[in-house]
Amino acid sequence: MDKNFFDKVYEVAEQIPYGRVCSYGAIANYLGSRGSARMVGWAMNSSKTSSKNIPAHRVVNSKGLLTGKQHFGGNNTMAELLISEGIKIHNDKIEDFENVLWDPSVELKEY
DNA sequence: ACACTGACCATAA
DNA sequence: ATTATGGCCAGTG
Repeated sequence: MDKNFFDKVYEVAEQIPYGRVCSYGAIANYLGSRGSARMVGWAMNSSKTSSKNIPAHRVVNSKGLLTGKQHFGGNNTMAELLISEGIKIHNDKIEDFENVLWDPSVELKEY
């Protein structure tokens, strides 16, 4: 289809369920390339200008670390949002990361 | 049209 | 253990 990496990232990000998180690499891997993990973050940056409501705070890096928290407004907004959703954060890092990790390649299996 | 950058990840030295 | 580099795609200068 006419969907590029960007659009796919948006769709996956929107499908992240409540109380769950997703990693850039997981999305990239689901799309078929781990290298495009950088683009996932780029899409999140554009998500602010996007018409969609992208829960970018639910997207973290492979280590469950809130790498993009600085892009949420410069404060720990991202961590507080995740905590508000029931996800436990400690020192900008997700606890039980694997327990709350929502992997599209596992949950969505195929697209 | 070319070069660099960007919220990453994995491997090599 | 840490540092460097390759890889991928799109956007911007």
